Amino acid sequence: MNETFFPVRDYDLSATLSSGQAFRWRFADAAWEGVIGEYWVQLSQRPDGIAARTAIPVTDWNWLRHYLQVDVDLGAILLSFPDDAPMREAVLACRGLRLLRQEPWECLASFILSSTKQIVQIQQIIALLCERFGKPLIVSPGHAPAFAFPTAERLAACAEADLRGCKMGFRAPNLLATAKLLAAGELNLESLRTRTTAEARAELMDLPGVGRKIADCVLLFAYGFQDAFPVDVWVLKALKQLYFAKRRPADRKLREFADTHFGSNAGYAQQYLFHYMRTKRNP
DNA sequence: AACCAGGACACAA
DNA sequence: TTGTGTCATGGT
Repeated sequence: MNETFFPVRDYDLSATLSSGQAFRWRFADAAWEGVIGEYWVQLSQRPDGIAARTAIPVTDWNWLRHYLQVDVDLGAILLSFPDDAPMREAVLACRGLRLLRQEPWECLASFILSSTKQIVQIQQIIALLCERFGKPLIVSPGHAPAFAFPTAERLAACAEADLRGCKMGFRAPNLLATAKLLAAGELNLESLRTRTTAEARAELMDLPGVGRKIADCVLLFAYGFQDAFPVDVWVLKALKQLYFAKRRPADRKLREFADTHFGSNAGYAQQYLFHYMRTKRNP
């Protein structure tokens, strides 16, 4: 079949797909269209779960179940958050927000392209990259063309100018160098799955263009290391504004605070703070 | 029209 | 160790 349904409650598809963890989903005709691996996928929010449709027949849907993380016990995760006013606010505002489990290479490449870019621009860069260098995919009749995310090997074969042509600016040499390292087998992204968070983080930070923040995004969004806590300008703003409105601690101190304050599901808490700050209106 | 965006990096002090 | 300039592009 090319359709399925995942019964799940407390899953806000729109919040999840638009919260800056994945960049290839677009909303059209009351549904979300995107690409996972080599499947074109259409997802629809239902009162009692998520409906999914592909362009070609699928016999085993576990890859999609895994990507969407429909089996995680969100209630238990929310209960593990610190019981303070900021987190209660964020949880109330973002009920149903989830973390996806993405493919490591696409996630890594995407976040190399994310530095000091707004989410809309990241989406634009990645769309260009995929349509120029990604494999064309079969799409349901009447829908926009779709492409797989280009492999590291394919990007490694590009000239820097080809990548700059996708509007990624100074990020081009970083993406190219990382693609070449992976294509050459210098690092196997699959091997990080069995490592500790710190070990996997160190390996990722060895790659050009990957610092602590981008490494933590990949650890959290691709590998599911729940203790990874990416700190970007929005999360920094959340910490300052929601937790330290009076004092003005240095960023260094704020990161230390984050390291110990958010518990075993710190990564999830981070995503709630991030999305809350980005979507709430004004101050 | 300035200011800023899911930063990383080399270099200075 | 902490601070500053630089990188490229375009949204708000």
